[in-house]
This record gives sequence, structure tokens and C-alpha cells, in this order.
Amino acid sequence: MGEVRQALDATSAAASLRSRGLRATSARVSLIVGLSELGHATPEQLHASLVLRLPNLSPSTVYRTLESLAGTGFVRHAHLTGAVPSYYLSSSTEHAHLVCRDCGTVMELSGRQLQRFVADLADRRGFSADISHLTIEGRCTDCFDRAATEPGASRSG
Amino acid sequence: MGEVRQALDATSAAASLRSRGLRATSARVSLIVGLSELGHATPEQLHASLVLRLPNLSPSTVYRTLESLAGTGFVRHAHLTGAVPSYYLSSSTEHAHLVCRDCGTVMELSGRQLQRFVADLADRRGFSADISHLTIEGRCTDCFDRAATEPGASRSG
DNA sequence: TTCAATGCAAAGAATTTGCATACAT
DNA sequence: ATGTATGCAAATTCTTTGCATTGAA
Repeated sequence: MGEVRQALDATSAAASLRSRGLRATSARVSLIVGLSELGHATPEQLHASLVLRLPNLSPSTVYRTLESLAGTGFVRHAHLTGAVPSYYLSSSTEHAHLVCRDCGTVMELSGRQLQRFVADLADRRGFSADISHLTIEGRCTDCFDRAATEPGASRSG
Repeated sequence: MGEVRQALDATSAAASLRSRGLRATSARVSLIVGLSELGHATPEQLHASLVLRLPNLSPSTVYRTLESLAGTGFVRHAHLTGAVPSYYLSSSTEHAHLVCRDCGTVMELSGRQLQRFVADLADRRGFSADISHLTIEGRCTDCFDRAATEPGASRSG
């Protein structure tokens, strides 16, 4: 499920915040560190995770902080689970997401791997795709094989 | 915004319902006709549109009916606007959606046009993509050109 | 007649907002 | 000291559920 990307420590999280003109409060620093550990998380998931350490962290702070961080480009969101936005640190290079609908695994698809497709779309349709918002649902290798092996039972309904 | 696909008349909507073992109530028939006119719509949009003609159509009926129609494959949904599912008649062939984030136009991208990309994904990542859930955000030709012409102003603000 | 489908209203869940306080700068 | 960011609680919004009734078959 969660792949650790770059475990961001509190010190550099604070520095990043200040460099963007945001205050390095403990809630905010914890939120960034937590998000870097989780990889991708919805506001609720993030709050649930952080509240274990910060018992009086309020949901509204999580919502507001994520929005504020998204405003400065510090985090981005994609719609990995359909309804609710999942946030992730935007420090890595631009990428789309592959989401397995059976096991929930999230994989990244680099811009390079999408290059030809994006160019094709521009040529044929005149459409300039924003790949950082792109989520591709489907099945990962394991779940695909499993589904072929055990016909009838896949997972959650 | 809305492109008319195949305007489904009430008679054939009723017939389609019955052939799937569903009852052809007036609310349900209107919902299908309305959806075929709108092309893509969220439950709320659809209710707002239908309630003009059916003043006491309740939101819950729209939610329940869409779910029931989705269960029989009569409609599908995609996440065109991010948070909320947009429904559309699944009568046409499998396709993904291109959504312009500036003007909101929704275009279809046929499975054929995605073939190479999907094959690539399978080869390189072992990922079996479900293109009917695929939504690609970006800018259509017009909005792209407009953004280039009028720097600074992108959207209806 | 029978039971799926509906409308209504209440419940629930998720997110936003108002405001006094706390705390980073 | 200053004003951003926070916690709390209330308010909103969206969606689901319970239940008596309607109406398609």
C-alpha cells in the first residue's frame, strides 16, 4: 500500500514551510512529515494518523493546511479512490498514478513514460493533458493473475 | 458543454428498462431521457434538471435509480469533476473522457485511440488499465490557445 | 394482487466556517 | 507586537436510510 518516497524530517519540513512564507507550526510540520510517510492520504486518513500523536489536532486544521500547502505547490492531490482527494508531496517529479482497484496499491507512472501518449493526444485531439491529475484505475499484475486463477472471487464486492 | 449523443426517447427507454427486469416508472424513464440529453451529469445536476418537469421528484430517487441502473450496466460513471461521480448512458462503446479544466467540455476518447497506450502499460508495468473509468484533465484546443493569447487570465473569473 | 419503486423526512457523514485564543515570527 | 494558524463547535452540504404509500406488472 504505502511506499515510502522520501522520508522528510521535521527540520527540513519546517525550512520548506518558511521558505514558502508559511509558519512552521508543530501541527503543520507533523502533517508534512506524516504525509511523506504515508505517501498518499486523504484528509481524513491523514487526520486519523496524526491524531494518535497530536490528540487535539482538529480535522479542520488538516483540511485548511492541505489547501494552503496545495496553494503554494507544496502538495498536490489526485483522485485515487474516486470520491475523495488524496494528497501527496509534490517534491518528486511530475507523474500520474496507477491504482489497483483490487488491492489498492498506488504506483507512479513517470512523465517520461507518458510522453508519447500525451503527444498523441495533443496531435490528434488538440488536447493538452495535465498528467499530474491523471489516475488510471485497473489491476496490478498480482491481482490480475489472481483473478485469472480464482475465477469469481476478486475482492471487495 | 453538453454534446447530445443519442437522444433516447421515452418509449425505448421504457423498453430498455423492462428488458433488464426493471420497472418502467415515469420517474425512471424521465431520468434516462434526461441523462441522454445531458450526456454526463452528477446526481445533483440530474435532479436539478428533472425537477423542473417532475416537481416532486426526490433526490433519493435519483441516487437510488442511478445506482440501480449502474448495477445492470445501463449507465456508468466517471469522475469528471473530481469529487462527485458523473453518470452517462453506457450505450456507446467503451471510452475514456477528456475534460477541459477551463471550460468544462467533456470529450470522449475511444478505446481504439487508447489501444497502444493500454498495451504499453500492460507490457511495461504489468498493469491492466480500465479505460472506462479513465478521466484525463487538461485543456482543450480553444482554451489552450486562449490562455496563450491572454496571459494571466485563464478561466471564467 | 404483489412487491418494486417512490416521496418525504430524518439521520449520517464529510467538509466548511466563525470566532476567540495561541503561538511563530 | 502582530497577525497567522489553531481548536472547537456550529453550520452546510451531500448522500443514505426508514417507512408508509403508490403504481407497474
